[in-house]
Amino acid sequence: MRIEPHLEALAARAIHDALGVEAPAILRPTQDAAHGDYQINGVLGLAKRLKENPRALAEKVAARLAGEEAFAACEIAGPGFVNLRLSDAWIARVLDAALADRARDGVPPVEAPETVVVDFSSPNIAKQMHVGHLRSTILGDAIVRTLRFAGHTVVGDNHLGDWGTQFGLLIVGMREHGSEAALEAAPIVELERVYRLASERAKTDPAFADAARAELAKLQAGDPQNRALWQRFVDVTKSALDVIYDRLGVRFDEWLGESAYDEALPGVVATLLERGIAREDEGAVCVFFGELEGADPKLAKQKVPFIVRKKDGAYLYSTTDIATVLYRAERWRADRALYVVDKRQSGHFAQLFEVVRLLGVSMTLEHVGFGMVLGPDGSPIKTRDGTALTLASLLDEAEERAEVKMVEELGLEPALARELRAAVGIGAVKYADLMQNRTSDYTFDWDKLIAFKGNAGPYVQYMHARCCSVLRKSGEALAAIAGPIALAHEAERALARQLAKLPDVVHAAAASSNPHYVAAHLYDLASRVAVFWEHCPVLDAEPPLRASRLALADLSRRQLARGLGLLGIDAPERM
RNA sequence: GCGCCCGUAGCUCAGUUGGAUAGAGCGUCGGACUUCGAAUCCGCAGGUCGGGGGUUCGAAUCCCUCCGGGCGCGCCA
Repeated sequence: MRIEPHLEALAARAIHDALGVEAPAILRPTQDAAHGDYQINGVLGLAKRLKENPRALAEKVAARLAGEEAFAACEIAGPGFVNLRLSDAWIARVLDAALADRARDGVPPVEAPETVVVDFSSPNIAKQMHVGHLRSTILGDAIVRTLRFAGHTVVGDNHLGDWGTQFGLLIVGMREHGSEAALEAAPIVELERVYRLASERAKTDPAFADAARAELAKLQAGDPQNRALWQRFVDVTKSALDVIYDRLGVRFDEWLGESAYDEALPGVVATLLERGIAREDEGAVCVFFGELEGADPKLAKQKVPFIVRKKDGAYLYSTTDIATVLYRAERWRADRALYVVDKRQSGHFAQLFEVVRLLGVSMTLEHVGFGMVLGPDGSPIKTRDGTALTLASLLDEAEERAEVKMVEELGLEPALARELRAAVGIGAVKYADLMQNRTSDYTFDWDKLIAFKGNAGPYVQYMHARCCSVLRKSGEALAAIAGPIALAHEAERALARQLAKLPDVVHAAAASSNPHYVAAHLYDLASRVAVFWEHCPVLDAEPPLRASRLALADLSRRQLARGLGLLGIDAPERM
């Protein structure tokens, strides 16, 4: 069960019964255990409103709550807080129920499930994935997993950049600079090389740029030859992407790239023109927010138009994005769509969402932005020779470093280290990214990343493995572990309080698209498990205590594995 | 010029949307293994939350203003 809504409801009812008014309880976990486990802050604001003494009101609320079985103590403190200390017996019962709930570990599904589209990863065709794609892919995957576990219907969509200006350049570039042999041997490398050449040349060679535009127009008009070439580019890129996604353990429900919406684009522009939302300007079709009744004043002030058709008649990703929203609304009946995209694109999304709102779409659209990946010097991360670091080579290095470190620093047998290199190396990369608030820029540091101590992926994995180890040695069948849990030692009480928070943490993470809430919970949990090991022998304990401690160990194990799973990180049983 | 974001311990970062004495990790220093796994644990030190105003019972959080940094801004995605 979720603790916070339960306590919030109790508190709100107590306020109502004691004071005769409806008011938010404003329940929060305490920051300091000396203040109990949770606190009610709402009485302070209420006292202001009612012009009464806050401590006197708090006293009445506390008295009302005192009989509740959930609480060991309800005390007023400070200017008018009500501090709540949970009863050990009550927590133990909550955890007994979670222990018995093998399917969900006590995490209830949301009361109002939604259909949510998560648009993430979305690499471009003809390019290798580089570090820039790392965050969208890892974050998006974790968000998908978390929303789904929270009980929503989720459509994870890889909105590939497979349509647009770059294909004109690629087609002409392949014809003039490409090598069929190289394309055969290493397709992506060759496509990238050709694209770089072509896009450089187009800047200084107008005839070449015109040719590229002409080829793009032919492609978009359905020319069979260009279409076949395009299909080939798409196919080789997808098979390269599959390798990376497989290593990362990332799956999509859909791969609806920009090309999937091509046929809808003329209709989108026509509708915008008909509705008077867009108009022609300098040959292009644009939305000018300053000219529209009821448009967002901030967008109006910026005077930057949203261009949906270029003067040469070609469409842009703006147009595609509108068509995509309409499709998701109709095909999936989606309530929400999340765009897990670099926060630098916030301007584009602000415009897109406003245009779609003006069209009357009611779906909730949210730009789940994230910061850049920076190198140690604070600049965007590059390799030694200045090119963007590919994701594949990053994952290779992470695995290599993890394996070497496990052998050299921890003394693991080489065979075990080899077996664990992917789980630990890639898990460390993911954890380092997901533990941080996504909106801040992310400083990439190998030593911090592949760290085996402190707040790092391997630490959490290690504590999980230790839980497995103790349970293995207990000789008990996991299915037979059923408690009952009884809390006596301080380390058990601290561990139990943390375990009881998982349901609230999962729902908070799902609602706010913040996987780092889960990561923070896991680290805190792992630390408390470590302290529990220090002070509470499990295997040598006498029967009732032994059963309780085995139950705590098993619930910890399951919760660590569950939480890591929500982040897309493996939880090996031996390390 | 317009708009958005950021500034918290030496370093990397949290801070549940306004709550109590601002917290972690790393690093430094000092302790704990004949004990279910020391990849662990315990302790010490480290802060005018960039500066200054304001709002109120209460501000790292909201408003204003400076300083410093990043990013985005017509036919790329």
